[in-house]
Amino acid sequence: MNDTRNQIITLADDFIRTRGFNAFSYADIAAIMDLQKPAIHYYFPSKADLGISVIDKELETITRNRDLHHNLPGDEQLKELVQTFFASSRSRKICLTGSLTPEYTTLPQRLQDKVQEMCRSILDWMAACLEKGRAEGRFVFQGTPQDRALLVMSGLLSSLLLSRVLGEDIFDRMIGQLLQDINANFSHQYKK
Amino acid sequence: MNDTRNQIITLADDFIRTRGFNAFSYADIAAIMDLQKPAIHYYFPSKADLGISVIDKELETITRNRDLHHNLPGDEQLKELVQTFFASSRSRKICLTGSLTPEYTTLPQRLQDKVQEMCRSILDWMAACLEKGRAEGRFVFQGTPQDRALLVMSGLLSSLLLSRVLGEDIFDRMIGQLLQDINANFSHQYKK
DNA sequence: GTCTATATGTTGATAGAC
DNA sequence: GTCTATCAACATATAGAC
Repeated sequence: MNDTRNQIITLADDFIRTRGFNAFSYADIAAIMDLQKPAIHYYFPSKADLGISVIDKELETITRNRDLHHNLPGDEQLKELVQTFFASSRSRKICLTGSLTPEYTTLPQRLQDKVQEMCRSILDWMAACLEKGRAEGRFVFQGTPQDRALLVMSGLLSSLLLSRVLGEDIFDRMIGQLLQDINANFSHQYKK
Repeated sequence: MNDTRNQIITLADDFIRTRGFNAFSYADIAAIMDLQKPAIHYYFPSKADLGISVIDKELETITRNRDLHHNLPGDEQLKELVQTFFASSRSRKICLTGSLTPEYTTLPQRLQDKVQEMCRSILDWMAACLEKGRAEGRFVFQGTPQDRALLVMSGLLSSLLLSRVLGEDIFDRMIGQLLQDINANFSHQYKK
């Protein structure tokens, strides 16, 4: 149920990751779904509502994955996360953070708040993975897990941006180096 | 001379760094300069032309700075570069790469090509700084200078994106950690 | 070089019928 | 829920006068 609503969210998510929030329209979604624009407005009165729902879906995915993998070692949790970015790179999509933070100042306040919430949530998760993995002796790195999470997030985000411009091998080069920096031993096992 | 033309480029550069390429218009620039829109079209017939000129100006700046600092040690050259990003963070602007690569797929082909050229140029410079600095014993890092340059670029780019969303201290935390990772000793001397 | 006027298309959004 | 019809606002861009 709510199939139409979910399909709209899925398409919007896709557009945000390929074009950005300001570069797609209700008309784009309506055309693909063979609907008229007001049908989209019925589910999402304003574009901000649609953007918020896209992020809410992402937040649910993050929570689900955290719960699902919470008893795995830290490095295996991080590996799961790296795998989703690898898949993203393969389909030439960037992540929501890489797409929405550059446009941040142009977004409605409610959507800015959601973007902030999403950034915090992702960084929290990464920091938890890194802290657990270090305690388990599976990572070696300097500094706090929080600061290291910022650099891991940074590398994942940027690798998607740069691999679209400079070629797919950029992802392997960046993430390989990034993982080596924290002594992770799965540098060549994240492809699936 | 060409003062009007240069002022248009400067304003466009500013808009790209604060809002993104797709989120500003000829009307925005015309309003600030107290001109009408066709006056902007006189200098830049299409918006792609304007975007290309903004990047060309950036490429000139990069070349000038490379030439100006080419006999400095690698770490001091990198420090100059970090300083420009610090200033950018202070004024809540992102870098051209962080602004234009997310919108990459929506840009006209000519502008995409320019973005690619800019990315290569910046990465070349960073790799050269890192290689020189390592040879001089002022940096310590694993891997090729080219791969390390990707991570430095990544950190600088992302720190600007994230500090607008999560607060200014993000910049210090990320860049401090990033510089420590390569054993740079100017971690707390890039502010000016 | 800068203007007025205009073309042409798109945007996010609403009113109201079915 | 989905439609037709419509809106005001804005986009990039051009023609042609001064």
